[in-house]
Amino acid sequence: MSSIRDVARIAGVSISTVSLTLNHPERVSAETMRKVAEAARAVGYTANPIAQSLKRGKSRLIGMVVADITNPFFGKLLLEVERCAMEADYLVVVCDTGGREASERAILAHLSGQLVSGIILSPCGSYDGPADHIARLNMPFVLFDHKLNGVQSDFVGTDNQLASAMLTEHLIRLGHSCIGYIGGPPGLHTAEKRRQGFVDTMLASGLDVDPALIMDGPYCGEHGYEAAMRLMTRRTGRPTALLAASNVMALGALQACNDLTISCPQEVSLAGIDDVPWSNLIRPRITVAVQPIEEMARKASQMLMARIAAADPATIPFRDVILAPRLVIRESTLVLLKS
Amino acid sequence: MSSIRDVARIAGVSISTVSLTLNHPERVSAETMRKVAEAARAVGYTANPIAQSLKRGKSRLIGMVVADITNPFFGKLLLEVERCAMEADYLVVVCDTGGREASERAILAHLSGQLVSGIILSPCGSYDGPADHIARLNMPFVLFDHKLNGVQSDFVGTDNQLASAMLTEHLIRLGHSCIGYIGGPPGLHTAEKRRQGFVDTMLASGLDVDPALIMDGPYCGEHGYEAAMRLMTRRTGRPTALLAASNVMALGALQACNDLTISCPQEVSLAGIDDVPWSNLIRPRITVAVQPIEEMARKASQMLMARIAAADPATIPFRDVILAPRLVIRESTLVLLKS
DNA sequence: ACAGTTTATCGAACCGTTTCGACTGTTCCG
DNA sequence: CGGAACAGTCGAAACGGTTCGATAAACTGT
Repeated sequence: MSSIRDVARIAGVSISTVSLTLNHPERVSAETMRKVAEAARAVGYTANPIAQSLKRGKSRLIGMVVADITNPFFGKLLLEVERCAMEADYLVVVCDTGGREASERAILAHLSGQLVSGIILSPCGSYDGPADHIARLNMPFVLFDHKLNGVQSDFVGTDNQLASAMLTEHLIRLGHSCIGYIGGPPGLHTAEKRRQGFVDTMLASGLDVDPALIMDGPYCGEHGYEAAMRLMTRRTGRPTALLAASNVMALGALQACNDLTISCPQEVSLAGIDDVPWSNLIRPRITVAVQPIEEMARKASQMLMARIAAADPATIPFRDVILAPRLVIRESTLVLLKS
Repeated sequence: MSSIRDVARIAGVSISTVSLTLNHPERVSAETMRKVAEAARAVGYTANPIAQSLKRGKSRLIGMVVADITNPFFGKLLLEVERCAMEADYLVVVCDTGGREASERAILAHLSGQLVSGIILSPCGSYDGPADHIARLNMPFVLFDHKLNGVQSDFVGTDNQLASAMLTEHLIRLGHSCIGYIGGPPGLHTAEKRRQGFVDTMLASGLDVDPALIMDGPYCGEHGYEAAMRLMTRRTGRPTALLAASNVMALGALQACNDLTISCPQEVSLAGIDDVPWSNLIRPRITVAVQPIEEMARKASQMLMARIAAADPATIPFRDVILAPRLVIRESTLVLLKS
């Protein structure tokens, strides 16, 4: 690889002039400009980003830390973040915590080891839990999807409460009053908000909420399956509708219904939060509240980039960007048939 | 951040001794060892990876370049590669080419500029096409999934020909003789092999292959949909079975059948290469040849790491690792009913 | 014509490491 | 007992850039 020295030699100017030409073109004469440009082209010069990083104290890398990269939600996030980063000449380092807080700690330590200049983080710890390792992350970062209580930061997420409220309202208007709720892990920001949206909407409609019909657990297909199994095998008060707080849990629930030969939507309506890929191929197609993931990703990237670019990142006030989900009604929800 | 200077000062030794202690402990005395370790702990020293990269000419980063990261096949690849990398204290930079060769070029240039020490690349160019930008990549890399003709390198992939041969054999044994083949882009390594597996198996069974029943095109759901539409709306010689060369094309084909209210598997059998996530929730569940993605990922990582670690990477002979797919028979394929 | 200002360029220091060759002081062996 | 071999440590030169302060030349206005 050719270095700035080669360019300087060929152009017949000093090294500093070459650097000046490349970084502050307005401060050199037209003649020098031309000579340097020509020499650079002649030797095929491109500045070494590592050397620049060393001098400037930060790299052109941003980190993205998520709980499960095989989840298409995060897949799309990555796709869009990477596109934005690429445009700004950044590269994206992806790390998967597997939802384990210990991994998260290790990974963040690793990333902040001077390597990346900013991080998009979808944390796996609970809303109120200790988050010291995040709070004292000494670099720009934006929290994604899950907000954290004790952490001052930018945040991009969906209006989770609205998402479940929309779906609950939809089910209620179809005549359902006995609705089973398959929720996420207690303590997690999104899980709490989603449960709250469900409960509030039920109460606001004058329906009461049976705690036995609320099944919290991890955001995974197995939990969805198990929770639906428990709910749909109740002797008395079997729900006529199920609301799952995540896409994979909804799929798990559907599988449970299939295995019990309880037909959806005839015998039970099913709705979930967040879409699944090829959702139009899974029968019945599931009614969902979809998160505007592309827009969320773009927002998060922009906010991170802005903070990175800022002379003094600390001066930018922290912002919460909460985007509204979209209700997509499909065949898995049906008017309750009087029996 | 504390630098090596601080450690040297506190430990009362020279900078070079500190560096020596950290990188070649066997070459310093026990006493020095102790002093340096203590000083390092006292100031919380960790070596600056950027400076190391600059000096060593390579970083502790590996690149992974794929055509579509939202494809769960690559999602799983990433997950496993990242795990292997993390173990060896490497970080993974992920780039998505979107299947565009121009992007691929730009990204590879970008990555080698950032001094990644190695790349796992699933190229999007055709098997025989020009691949100069890859061939002259001046660093360890392993090709994944798609082999390239003019490029000397390690390669990890599935036995694509076997995959389609297995499925074709399965369909033939069920009594099908008129099979529509939905293939990938001509020229692409995997697409060619898969088509060949189909054609060879047909011929070997004494069946003839009607070129009109072979539909090549991009590896995407839309192509699967369109190809199935064309095949299933034929006036004469409508296929009794469809074989799709990729998971998303199989889903597209299924959707087409659904839209035509041609029931699968009663009226047409369907099989595809590579599994889809939550495959047990899509009805009918599709018969597939699954690629052992975790094992492929692990192999690729190991080979890359070995080459990176080698004193002289060029001396390691290039290897092709071809893993066998597994046939998973589900409900989408059925014995041909005589009409 | 001269001090004062502006403009264009340069040398040198620096970012935080690694590494090579040189310099000590011991130990070994004939 | 003297020189060779060796272990342990160090200074200095890289790696490839950026940037500050100095310098010289070219302009201002009076």
